[in-house]
Amino acid sequence: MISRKSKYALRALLALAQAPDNTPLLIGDIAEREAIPRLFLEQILLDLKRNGLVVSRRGKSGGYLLLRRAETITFGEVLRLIDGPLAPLPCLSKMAYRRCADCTSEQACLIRKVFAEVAESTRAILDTATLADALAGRAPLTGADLA
Amino acid sequence: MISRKSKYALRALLALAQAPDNTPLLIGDIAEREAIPRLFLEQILLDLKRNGLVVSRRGKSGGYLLLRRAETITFGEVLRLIDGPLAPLPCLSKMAYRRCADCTSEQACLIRKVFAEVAESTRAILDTATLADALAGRAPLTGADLA
DNA sequence: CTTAATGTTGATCAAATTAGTCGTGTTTAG
DNA sequence: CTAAACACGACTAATTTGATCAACATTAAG
Repeated sequence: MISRKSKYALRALLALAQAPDNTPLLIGDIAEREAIPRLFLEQILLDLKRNGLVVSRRGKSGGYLLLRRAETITFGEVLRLIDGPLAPLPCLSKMAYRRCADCTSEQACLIRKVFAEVAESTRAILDTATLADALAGRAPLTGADLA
Repeated sequence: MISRKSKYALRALLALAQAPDNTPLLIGDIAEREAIPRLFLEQILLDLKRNGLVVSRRGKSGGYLLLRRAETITFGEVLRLIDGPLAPLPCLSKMAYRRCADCTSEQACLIRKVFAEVAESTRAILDTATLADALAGRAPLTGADLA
């Protein structure tokens, strides 16, 4: 399960991606439209801003704008930012590898091989699916693409 | 990330699957061999027993045995048992569907389609990979199998 | 230059989940 | 009988999740 926070982040980004160019959206409007607790959304948008996905304008007629094009923002990037590594085991994360504390040999680890397949296939999907894809309703990848 | 508990459960089951037929393994031996906290492992094995994956014998010369054949126990089954639904969103779980509280229309949900792909592909792997596969070091599924 | 609308920040909090631990059983082979 | 095993419910500590709050900084419009 992904966290609620990631889900909110993705929905907020999709809302921004749909806004007319250079029209900032208000936190409050996004919160209402997407049914996200307003104060929580503030935090999330700040995270996204610190990571260069969005920009904000302060003061009257301020709000949030998508900084990068919707075609360049993947689900994987957003999820890693909010939830941390996608991999099912720490020793399978490419971006944030950590040795499993209790594992004597990664080579010999019997469960690792199975989860490596899972990690590869979810990466293939999530690092390919962009906000633009989601807006277009396009299926991100079919099994055939993974071959 | 899967929970430590699930990882322990899988490793314990693999240990049992490797034991000579009708030789019960002691909790303590599994715990030591797999570097699992002993008291925690007791709990986990009880869960597995209640769900019919293993049996135990009490008293002197007791211990645990695999109840079903290693070919019939999938990673997916074990993970669902311990961690709950595999699906990344509650509304995508086949075994434990729950409506997303904040979602107005599942049809229109833009993030759902992407995660539906993820759900399908991880199910394809985890519901296919058995303990026997893991012992054989066999790769569970390649991308090509998903097409 | 005032003011109202907006985002900013760090702290704090409650609930749930995770990862264990403990004590006191009960069962059974020898 | 008894030592070696599993059984089981309650308990606890640490972490993560999902927020909420108060006080503040910036800006456009009038």
